[in-house]
Amino acid sequence: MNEMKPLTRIQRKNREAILGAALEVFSQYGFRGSTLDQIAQAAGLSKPNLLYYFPSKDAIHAQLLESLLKTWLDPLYKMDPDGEPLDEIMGYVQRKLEMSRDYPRESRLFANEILQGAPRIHDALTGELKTLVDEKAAVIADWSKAGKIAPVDPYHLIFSIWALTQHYADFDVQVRAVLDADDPFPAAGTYIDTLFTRLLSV
Amino acid sequence: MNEMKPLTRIQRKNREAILGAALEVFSQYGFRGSTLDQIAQAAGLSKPNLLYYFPSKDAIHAQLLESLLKTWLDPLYKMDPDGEPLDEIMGYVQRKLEMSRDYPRESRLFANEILQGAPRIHDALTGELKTLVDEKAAVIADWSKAGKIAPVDPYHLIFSIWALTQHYADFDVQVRAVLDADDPFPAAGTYIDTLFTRLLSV
DNA sequence: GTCTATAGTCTGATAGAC
DNA sequence: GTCTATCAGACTATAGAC
Repeated sequence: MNEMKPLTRIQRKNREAILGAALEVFSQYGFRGSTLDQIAQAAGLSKPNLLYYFPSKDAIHAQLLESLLKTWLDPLYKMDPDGEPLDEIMGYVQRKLEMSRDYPRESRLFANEILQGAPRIHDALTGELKTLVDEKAAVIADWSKAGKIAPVDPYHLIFSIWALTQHYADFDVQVRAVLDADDPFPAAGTYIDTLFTRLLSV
Repeated sequence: MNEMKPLTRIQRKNREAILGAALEVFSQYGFRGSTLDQIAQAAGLSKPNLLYYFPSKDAIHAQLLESLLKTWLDPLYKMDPDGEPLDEIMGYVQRKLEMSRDYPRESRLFANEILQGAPRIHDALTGELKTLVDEKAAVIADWSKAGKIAPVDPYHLIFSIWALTQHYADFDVQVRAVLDADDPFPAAGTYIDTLFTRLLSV
């Protein structure tokens, strides 16, 4: 069972085209608001051909979310309990902002899923995500108690890092409408850096 | 033309029921992902009866967005250029957080619209919103130059206030999944207050 | 004003030729 | 593997009885 037949070159290429197109569409309109027609057109395939590579609309979406989760947790996972506290937190902030800059569609896919009540990833939120956050929050709390960083609620610190960095991906349209500048990220990076440095410096 | 006939009591009641139900549904699934069936059921009306009160699905959504915009800009509008700078900014932060707590569905409706590329409110973003933000950013820049608050990028300060406060409405499901506490807002208020006080104090 | 019935379109998924 | 043709159900909106 689960024979793991290797995919041919063309199979891999088409699967990737489909997933890329699906990411584009799902991240904008959410699961219910997206159609196979949109995805097929974006992928340059016919609708039945799409369903040759994936059994259903659900399966495509599930595949995207599954691949996303690892990438999503990685920046926090990399925060080293044995590193220099302020550097570790600021490094996390920077990695997270880079993700918003380089993978905005993934951020919006996630945002859409949460907005809709997280029906497909609620278990991952209370499971893997909560476990990781609890672990890292404990580390941050220790740093606080040891006087390495200012006293701070570690959970809300993490939430604020998520909120600030993801905002530049999820609300990109609004940010650009207000700024009418081309790339908001350089200035955003400087601002966010100052914000957290001031908050955490002892 | 535009006779402005006063609505009967029952008309007003039904229109309100429809708009409330539509807010509930649209804020979760976005425009495309929502159906008149869902809205009609939530409002306790039949689908054709819904379309007796509003000409189309589009019209209901447009009405919601229009009512929202005033409410949405009001907290920033109230920031007084002649007040005490730090108090004015912290007051804005608090009003915005109260909006996330008291009107989370409105926040999610807005988030959904932005995520989808703001097709129906892009003009408002580059128009009314940008105008207001430009005006208030200039005020904040003056406060900075006068040494009343620390030097800060006024635009990204405003973005960060939006991001932080709206996060507790838009990502409510995730916040509660991680915290397993009942009401995140008291602690969030304390944290956010500290964050901006530290950033802006001279 | 509210209902049932239904028109006309879209959507997810399948059948079967090539 | 990819296509055309198509089905069954869901969708927005309208017609018309009451």
